[in-house]
Amino acid sequence: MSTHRLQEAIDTLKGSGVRITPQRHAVLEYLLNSMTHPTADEIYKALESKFPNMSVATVYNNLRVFREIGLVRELTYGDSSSRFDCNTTDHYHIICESCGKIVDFHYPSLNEVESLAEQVTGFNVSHHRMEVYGTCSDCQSENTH
Amino acid sequence: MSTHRLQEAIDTLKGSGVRITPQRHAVLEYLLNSMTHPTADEIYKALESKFPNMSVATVYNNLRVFREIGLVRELTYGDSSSRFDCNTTDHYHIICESCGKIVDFHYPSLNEVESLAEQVTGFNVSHHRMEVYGTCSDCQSENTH
DNA sequence: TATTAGATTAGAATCCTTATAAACAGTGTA
DNA sequence: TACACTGTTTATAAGGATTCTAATCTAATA
Repeated sequence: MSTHRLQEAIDTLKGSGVRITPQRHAVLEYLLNSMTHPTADEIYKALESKFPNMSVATVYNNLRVFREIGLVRELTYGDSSSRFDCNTTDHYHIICESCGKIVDFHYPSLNEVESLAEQVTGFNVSHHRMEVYGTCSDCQSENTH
Repeated sequence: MSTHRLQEAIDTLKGSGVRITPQRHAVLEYLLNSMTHPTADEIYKALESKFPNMSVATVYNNLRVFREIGLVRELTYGDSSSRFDCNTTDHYHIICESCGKIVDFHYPSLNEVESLAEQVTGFNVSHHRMEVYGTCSDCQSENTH
C-alpha cells in the first residue's frame, strides 16, 4: 500500500516540471514497491513484459532524474552495479557478503565523526557514508548444514 | 624512508610463496612510497618508463595478490576506478568532492555500530566501511577567490 | 638438463553506464 | 486545427575499468 508515497513522488516530479510518462511511472512504482534496492538492470528486466520496447537507457535516465530530484539514493559498490534506494529517510545499510542482500538499519547519525574529521583535516564536511558487512541469518544457517 | 616497510612486505609475500619479480617489486615499492592512494592506471603509467613492456594486467594481477595477502586495501567508489591503500592500520578516509583528494584520518573504530547492527539485523558482522565527504581546504580557498 | 608451476604479456572480451541521433509525444499558441 | 517547442524514448554505438585467454617467459626444483 504505497499508493500514497507514489502519489507524493509523482507530485514532486510534476512540481519540478518532469513529465510523467508510462515508463517513468512504472520505474518509480517498481522502486517504491521494491524492498530489495534493485539495480538498473533488475528494474529493466522486471518491466520487460509490460514495456517490451523500453530501452535500458530509459531506466538509467529516469533513475538519474529521480536521484537529482532527491527521490532515490544511488548506492555504489565498486565492482558491481549501482543499487537504488527509494527510502530517503536517514538510515544505513548492512550487506551480506554471501548472498549480496542489503538490509536497512537505523542508527543515530554519526555527527561526532563528521565534526572530528572536520577539525583534524580542515575539510568542510558535507556528508558521510557507512556500510556494515557480514553474513545474514539465512546464509549463516545454510552454512551450518 | 620506507625501506623497512618494503622489506617487511617482501618477507610477507615470500612467506606466502609469492615470487618477487621486478614488476611486482616495482608496484609494491610505488604503493609504499605513494601517499595518494593511486589507481591501477596511475601505477601503470608511473612505471611505464621503467617497464615499457609491462601489461596493465600485471598491475591488476599484483594488486589482487597484495590485497588477498592483506598488504593493501582496495577502496571502491562507484563510478570511477578503485584506489589502493597500503596503509593497513585502522583508519578512515575523507574525500574531497571537488578535487578527489583522499586523506586519512583516525577515529576510534565504530564497534558500537557493528554490535547494534548485529543485534537488529541478525547478521554476523565482519567489518564496516565509512567515508566522510566534503571540500578540502585547498578547494575551499580556491572558491573564495 | 628437463620438468613444473608461477608470472607476464598482448589483446580480446566483458560488464556497466553514458552519449548520440533520430523518432515520438504532449503542451501551448496562433 | 496547425504549428512549433521541449522533453522523452529508443536503438545503437561508444566509453572506461577490469578480467580472461592463450602464448610466452622465468625461476626453482628434481
